[in-house]
Amino acid sequence: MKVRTRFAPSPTGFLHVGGARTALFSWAYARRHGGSFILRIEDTDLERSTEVSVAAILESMKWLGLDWDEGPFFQMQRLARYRAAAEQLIASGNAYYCFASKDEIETLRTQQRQRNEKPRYDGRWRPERAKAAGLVPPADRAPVIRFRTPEEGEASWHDLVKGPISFPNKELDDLVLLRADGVPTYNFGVVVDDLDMEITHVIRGDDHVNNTPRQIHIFNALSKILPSFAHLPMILGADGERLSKRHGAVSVMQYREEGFLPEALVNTLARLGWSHGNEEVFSRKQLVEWFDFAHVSRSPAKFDPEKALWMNQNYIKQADDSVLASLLSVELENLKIKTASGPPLEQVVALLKDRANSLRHLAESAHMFYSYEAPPAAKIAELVNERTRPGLRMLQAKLAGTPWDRKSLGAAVAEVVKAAGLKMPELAMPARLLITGRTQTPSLDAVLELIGRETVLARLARHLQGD
RNA sequence: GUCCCUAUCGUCUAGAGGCCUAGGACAUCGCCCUUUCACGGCGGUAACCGGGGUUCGAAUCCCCGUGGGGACGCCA
Repeated sequence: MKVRTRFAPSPTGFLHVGGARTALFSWAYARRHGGSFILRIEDTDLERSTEVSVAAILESMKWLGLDWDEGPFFQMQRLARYRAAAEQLIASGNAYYCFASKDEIETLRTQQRQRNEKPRYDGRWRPERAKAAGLVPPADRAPVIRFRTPEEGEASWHDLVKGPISFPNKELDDLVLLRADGVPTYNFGVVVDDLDMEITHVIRGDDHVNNTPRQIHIFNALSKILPSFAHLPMILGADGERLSKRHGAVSVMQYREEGFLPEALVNTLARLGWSHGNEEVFSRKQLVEWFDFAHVSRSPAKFDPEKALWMNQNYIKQADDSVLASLLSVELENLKIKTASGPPLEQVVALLKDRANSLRHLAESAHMFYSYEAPPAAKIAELVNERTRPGLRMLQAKLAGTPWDRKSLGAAVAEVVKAAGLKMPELAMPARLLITGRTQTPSLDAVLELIGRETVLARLARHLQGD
């Protein structure tokens, strides 16, 4: 049987890392088994669904490299199908019309809570009960369709990550399948769609474990086919709470904005709740080769932004200079830094990529090669003093005639240090400051080489002029 | 409150009854490299939630506690 998995987000916000991880595993499983990965948008929440969210989700998935084979399908375009399925269930005696008002149900639930009972609909409109109780359908109220959940026995399945799970049916109630306006509820839409789209493996967050027994009953009433289920543990914030906005970056797009490489985020997410021995850094391709449910952990994991950053640094370090350069040029544009007159971006990247954990970070470091921000006077006063100034002057003079390559520049600096009777940092630090505007840069000779003679001398002159 | 799931260093995890003196990674600390910052190298601190079983033997299996997460909507 060909594997078919799906990712079925509701477009009520951006794709966050938890959803992305679910999508990633579902995608990886399909790819691992040469199957199909289907994208379905569950937009039945009319209040909260937005097109902006749909666009954001699609864009996030593309950025992460999670390509889908079918879809996106939209549930709101399949209303007739849900109505037909609901009617089929009524015909087979598995569903019925319920005329209870929302207020009525709310009152019932409140009472149940007060009695410390699990709040549940009591099935009062099940045809035989309604008849026995003499209930008459009110003419002014359109009914919803409810599922007739078995009251005895239990629903169980073998979860691909959690193992055997079973629920007593008496914990369940008769859930709404179709609202009065014909829009299906989540549990119904999912089942009809998973059936129609021939999904073989339902892979989703384990917040849906409790929905699974209800869905199994609907599957059974609608068809003889039941997919396999795999429930992935949740991703939590550092404080152990469910990941949310207040935990900082949670949306996939935010990671892109902060200068993450998609490969790095994918790797980080893959490693959260799944493992392959001691492997930490691996490609999407390797994930696809290795992915299995046996190594998905069963308990929730806390997301560690520090480790994500480390991973990103790793990928930046390994990235091709030209690839990085084109990514960086976008970043620099955003910072309004023009690179036309400076050194080739590729060379700048080669020099700096070892020390950046994000593209944004890299852009900030690259800054000094394309524009100059004069350092604060106090800082200059601290480093350029009676002791170092003569050395700086000597350096200035020396550089005017030094061949402009890193090796010669290194030698020139060393000579000046010796001739001026200074220690290396005593010359290199103030020189850095005057030439780049900062004290933390790569090796001075390499920086000089890239900045170029003309600019270097101009910047030195600017500070060593008047005194 | 009820139900479901779950439990190894601060964090992510390896671990399928003897290979465990519990391994790796991030973070952290120390040392080395060094022209500052990084990178890199070497090393250290640090965990099997508690209690009962089962077994010759348990981090691994079972039970009970406890902790954590989830669910209990005409949200998904």
